[in-house]
Amino acid sequence: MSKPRSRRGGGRPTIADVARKAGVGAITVSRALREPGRVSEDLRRQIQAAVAELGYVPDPNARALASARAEVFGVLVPSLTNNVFAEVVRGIYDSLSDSPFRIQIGNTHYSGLEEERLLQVFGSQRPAALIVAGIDQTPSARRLLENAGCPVVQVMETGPDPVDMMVGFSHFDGGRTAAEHLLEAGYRKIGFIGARMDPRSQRRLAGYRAAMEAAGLFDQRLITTTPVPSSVSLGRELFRDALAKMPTLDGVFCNNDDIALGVLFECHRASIDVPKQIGIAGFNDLDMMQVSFPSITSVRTHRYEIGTRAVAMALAAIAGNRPEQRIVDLGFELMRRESTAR
Amino acid sequence: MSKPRSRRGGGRPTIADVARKAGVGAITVSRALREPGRVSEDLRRQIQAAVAELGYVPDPNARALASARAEVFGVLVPSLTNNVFAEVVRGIYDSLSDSPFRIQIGNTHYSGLEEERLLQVFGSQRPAALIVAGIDQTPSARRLLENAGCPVVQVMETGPDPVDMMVGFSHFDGGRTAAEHLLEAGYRKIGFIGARMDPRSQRRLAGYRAAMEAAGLFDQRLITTTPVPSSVSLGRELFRDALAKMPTLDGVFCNNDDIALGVLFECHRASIDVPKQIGIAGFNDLDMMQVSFPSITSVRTHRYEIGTRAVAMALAAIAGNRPEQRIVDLGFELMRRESTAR
DNA sequence: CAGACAAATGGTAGCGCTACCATGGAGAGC
DNA sequence: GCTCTCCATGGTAGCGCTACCATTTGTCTG
Repeated sequence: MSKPRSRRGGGRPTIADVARKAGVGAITVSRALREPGRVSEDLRRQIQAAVAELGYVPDPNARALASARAEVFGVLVPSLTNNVFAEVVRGIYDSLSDSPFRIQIGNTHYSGLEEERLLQVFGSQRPAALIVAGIDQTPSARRLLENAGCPVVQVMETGPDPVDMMVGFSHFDGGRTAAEHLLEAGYRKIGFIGARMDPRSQRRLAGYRAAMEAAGLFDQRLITTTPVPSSVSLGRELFRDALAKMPTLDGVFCNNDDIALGVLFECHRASIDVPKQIGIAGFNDLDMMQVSFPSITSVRTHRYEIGTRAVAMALAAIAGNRPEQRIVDLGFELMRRESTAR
Repeated sequence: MSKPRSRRGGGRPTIADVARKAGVGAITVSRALREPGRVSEDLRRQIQAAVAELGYVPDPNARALASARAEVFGVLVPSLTNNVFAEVVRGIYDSLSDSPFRIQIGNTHYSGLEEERLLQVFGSQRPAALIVAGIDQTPSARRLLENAGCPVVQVMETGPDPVDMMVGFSHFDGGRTAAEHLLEAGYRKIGFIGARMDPRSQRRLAGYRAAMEAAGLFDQRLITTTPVPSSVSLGRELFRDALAKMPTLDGVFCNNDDIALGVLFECHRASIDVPKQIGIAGFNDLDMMQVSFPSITSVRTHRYEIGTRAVAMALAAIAGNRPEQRIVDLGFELMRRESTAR
């Protein structure tokens, strides 16, 4: 009885304070903030003034509790430092920066189990939407997604069986396109070099293989992979391994651009002429690919757009008009450059 | 009266369900989950069983509301894609992955105003701790940090006047060390090339300038900078500008490694011998610096450790034993490589 | 063996907000 | 004039959890 108010709260103004100051009911303040159209202009102005004067900021936790829905987008990616996912995440952030939605990122470390665990944690918050990288969820992760009770967007690649919605492109086609390009350019002994062979890399490899088999040039010994995380220095090492295994190699399609750059550097170091002796193609088309000497052919992917598009679809679904096109293929673009211009 | 329970909640089990099943009070369940030591082993086991059977996951929103404290670390960085911050964030994630704390990242886009806005938003959630990049907060952002009511760690650099705690290193010293190294190696006309000249880059520039002035070799025309975001291709362009302005340039200290790589590529392209004609030094020591041909001298910074250390300090402060050393200087290391070995 | 005290457990009352259902008054239709 | 709708607003009752204060039991002290 002694301290009827703000016993535990840090003394921050609450919606009741605003209501009192504006001379209206708390619920009207709540409405004025969330659905301004439903409150008369007079009151809306008074309320805005009271909010500004008190410096009132709604408590998202109380909001989430009362409405059984948090204004949070859950985002699950396998890596925080891999530029590819960083770009997707940046697209998500930029698209959401002016909305009331917060973002919660989970790092799965390329682990299905970790993904399940994070999905469990995220689910407990009743997020407004979930964006997850990849389409290879474990059965139980998939069940969690299906029962999340919110829009779900799988990003980075497309596939036949979306949980809900999808934005990405075909890694298989990307891999095949790169390999076909190398073949057209006249290379014959084209190796595949890949680190951190996640499911997307596996599909790029499958695409490469399809192209090589179609040309009657496939050979298991052309493939050099490792589960170790990708890096430029690893690219160099893998290339040396590949060359040791198959000295007549005349081209390489790399899993990603870091690897490709490592290959290029090793060629410099070993005085291997690119593109005359060896042709190099990468994947993702990082900025540096066009600047390197020689510039490196790469498959450009639209990572930032994947992020923005995923958010747009989720937002539409939240608003009630789920896009009729549930699978969006953003494609890719082969950037032909000096490294494959024989 | 018709539906006394779970009117709004999605039917998820609540703490009351667990309590009923375990035959105990709700508060005991709460305690068993948060402070197991305070509950007898018998009950703890029963409760654990009930939790497992029901698949109960505590609602973090209700928790935050009731305890006036969310189990959230707020993290503010200027960029999501810049590898430097991505590494720090990765350190933070890894250190927190086994804790109950969630992470909320804000992207300030190098804007003080945006930082203020995000601090406002984060503050409304009563985070358990705040980690912010840099020491150049606006006065009002600083006030928000001081009144946040939780541990605050400023990361990336050290300075004289922490809001609370600090982990980083001296960018000024880093810049000076790199410049001094170039001088010792015999370079004289050493340019400074920098993109996105944020406060940390400014201090590196100041360090470079101090070294050059001490040697009596400073010249304003040696400096080429731009506020444009950094990239490898920009490094190439800036280097061409620098060379046009000062054709007798015989060395460059680059703001960061992306720029340095761009410079190296341009040297390849223009048949400028590195390190004979031009010496190159970068900053941060990304993996590729040691692989490039020639390998590039760079100032290695401990970004991942900055993240882990910041979390450790915040966690200690939350636990009540604030570290006596409030400013932690993790230093840096000059990696001498071929690009400056004249 | 009373009294003090700690340890283990539970009841009650909110945290700040919104869903749900009233309420009152303005306008529409007969 | 009267009912009927619709709109703007408000009251009440929680959302799921924990802080605070009992209450009970067991254990130690003198």
